[in-house]
Amino acid sequence: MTADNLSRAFAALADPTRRDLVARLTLGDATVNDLAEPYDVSLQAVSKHIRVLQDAGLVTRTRDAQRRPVHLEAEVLDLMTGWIERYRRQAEARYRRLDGVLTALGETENPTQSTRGAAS
Amino acid sequence: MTADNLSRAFAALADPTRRDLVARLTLGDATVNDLAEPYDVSLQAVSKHIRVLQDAGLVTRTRDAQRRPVHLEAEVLDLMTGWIERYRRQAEARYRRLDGVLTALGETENPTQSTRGAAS
DNA sequence: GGTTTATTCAACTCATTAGTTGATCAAGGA
DNA sequence: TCCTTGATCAACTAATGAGTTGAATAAACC
Repeated sequence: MTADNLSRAFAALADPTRRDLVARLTLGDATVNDLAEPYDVSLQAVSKHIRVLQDAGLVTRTRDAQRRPVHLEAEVLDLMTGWIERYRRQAEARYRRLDGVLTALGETENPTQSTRGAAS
Repeated sequence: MTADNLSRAFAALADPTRRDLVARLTLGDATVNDLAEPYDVSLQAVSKHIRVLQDAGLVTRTRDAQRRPVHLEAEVLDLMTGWIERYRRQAEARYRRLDGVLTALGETENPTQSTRGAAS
């Protein structure tokens, strides 16, 4: 466990099977057996996927007799969109400023970063 | 290249160094040398990180003499938030329905998925 | 108590990834 | 033309990840 929360969350959703598990869990809690059914891999493999999602904070487990239902936790999804949207907005704001500069002409607006590519 | 766009994008942002590169690129285009400067790894390592971002469609390269400025492409970020928000909303909608069911009592609302954990 | 069901653990393989160093290439500047 | 700069390629190592099978655990069920 060397990676931070955000890293684990992105890594977890980098796998199509795990994204599908998350998608299905939005429809309701489910057991490992339920979840494993549609896939062409072993139960153990799905169990490991769920463990990865759990370590990323994307799901939690409860207990119901010998079953351990998986429950989706949406907070980490918010954390991820939070990160992405922050820089998405920052990039957009910069494009707008750059537009202004190009309209007004001849001003360097960020001396610590190269703007050669964008300015050319 | 077996993974789809979304998988590559999530995998790309699973690395803290690459997230930092993306964050810095929101401030403007930059060369590999510029980008590599703050990190304690070789130039080649940063070059590889940029290649991963490029394969994920998160950045593009232009040409300026012997430099190859890196430019952030925000579209894939939108694709990612699109995926996350879709299921975020779906989960939220289900919670609201479930609230209604619990208030009204005694109805199974999704027979294909186990609801044991949530209903208990 | 013995069996079935649900799930995990352990040990292993195979592929991928992040990092390294050294060599190479491509474009300008002297 | 030669040298410098900017960046990539090639080959390698060490660590991680996804999958496998077989054994173990734990809670019902009979």
